[in-house]
Amino acid sequence: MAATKTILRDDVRTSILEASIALMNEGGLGSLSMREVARRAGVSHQAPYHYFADREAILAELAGDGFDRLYDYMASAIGLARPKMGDKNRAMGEAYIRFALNNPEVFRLMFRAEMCDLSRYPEAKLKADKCLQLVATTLGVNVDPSSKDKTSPDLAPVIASWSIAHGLATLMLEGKLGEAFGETLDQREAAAGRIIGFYSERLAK
Amino acid sequence: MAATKTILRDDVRTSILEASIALMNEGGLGSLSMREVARRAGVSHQAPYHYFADREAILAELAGDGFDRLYDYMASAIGLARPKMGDKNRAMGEAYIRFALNNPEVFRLMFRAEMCDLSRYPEAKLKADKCLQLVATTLGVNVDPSSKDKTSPDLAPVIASWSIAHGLATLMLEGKLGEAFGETLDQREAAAGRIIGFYSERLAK
DNA sequence: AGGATTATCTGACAGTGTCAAGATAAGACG
DNA sequence: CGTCTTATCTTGACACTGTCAGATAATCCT
Repeated sequence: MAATKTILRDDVRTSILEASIALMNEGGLGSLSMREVARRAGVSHQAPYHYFADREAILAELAGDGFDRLYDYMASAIGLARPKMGDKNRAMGEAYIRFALNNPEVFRLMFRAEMCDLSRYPEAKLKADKCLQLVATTLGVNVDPSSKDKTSPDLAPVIASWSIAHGLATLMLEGKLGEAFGETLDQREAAAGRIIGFYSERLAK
Repeated sequence: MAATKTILRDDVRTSILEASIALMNEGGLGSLSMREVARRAGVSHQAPYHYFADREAILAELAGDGFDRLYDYMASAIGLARPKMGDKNRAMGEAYIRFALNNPEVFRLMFRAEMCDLSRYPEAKLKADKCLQLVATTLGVNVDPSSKDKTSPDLAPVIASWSIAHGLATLMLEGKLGEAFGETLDQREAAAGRIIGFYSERLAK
């Protein structure tokens, strides 16, 4: 019956995705190969092509999941923060960085154009846009993602906030700030929070 | 004689590097393969290994050159700016982004840990540190790169400034801000300048 | 039961990085 | 001059990759 078929189909598909996630987290995106994924999922090296057009399609799916999780990180942080805008801004930035530090490989994947061209994967793109929307509305700005003018004064604080969180996350992730920022994840998160706070204070005027 | 030998040696080495740069700029880092480099340089597929231990060693050399050029971009921008700290900060950030937009592939290379582990290539690392030094001293902070404490209040503005420039550069480069930021390089640079300016005003108190 | 569709596998091809070993040539030294 | 060493570069091989094509098996529908 249809139910059984769907379950089985999802079964293989799911194990392919799980194997992909495991590989990505173990050895980085470079060691996520179609053949190794198939090996781990216990299927032939060609089976994944029945569910994903190519390697990039798998990456797009993982990236989409990543944006969903990033959204949850930020939404829950905003919910917990005091309703003052400055506090929310800081909480959101900290959540962004916490996500990046705790999910380094998927974060890289999400923000590298050559890994997966999101314009070719509308579902993943929607999830990405949802994150931007959250940032914008939290900062009290209405943004139409299809708008042609992203340089209006209204948008400057949004882009600036996003940029500082993203830049800090990236620099920490790639080790450009040295280990001196802290050994443990907690220490590094706290240090990032201090930088974000420094900026948030000045943004709030 | 020794001179001739050196010249010849540099000749092949140089053509290997030139082929690498050309490939990187044409098809991105993904299409920079040892074999294609060798093909372009007109040597056997194994010749490059005489000058570079492996693919990463070539990338490290290119990254080092990139840091040198980034330094020049920033130093010249600072020199042209009015001596006010806010102006210098803004000019430096704009130069950082201009470099990224005009040299996207080498910029990616420079800031991706898995591309080349700079700690294994001290010459390239020195050049990278020199850039950080320039940022710090321009903002009036003395930084010892080997210092253990990068979270002192003094350093917060340096990290924040670097982060916003780096984040904005990265997001633009990877197309996360959409094409709406401008079609031409000039438009995009100008838009970036506005964001950096927005931040610099508030940083300057 | 039989045809059609879906799911999966086996095999091949061109490409990769890089190890191993051979070839060539040039310089040093007696 | 002859030999020895070393730098330079080549050829060949191996294991790996992504993915196209075709064969095969399983399942569904009538």
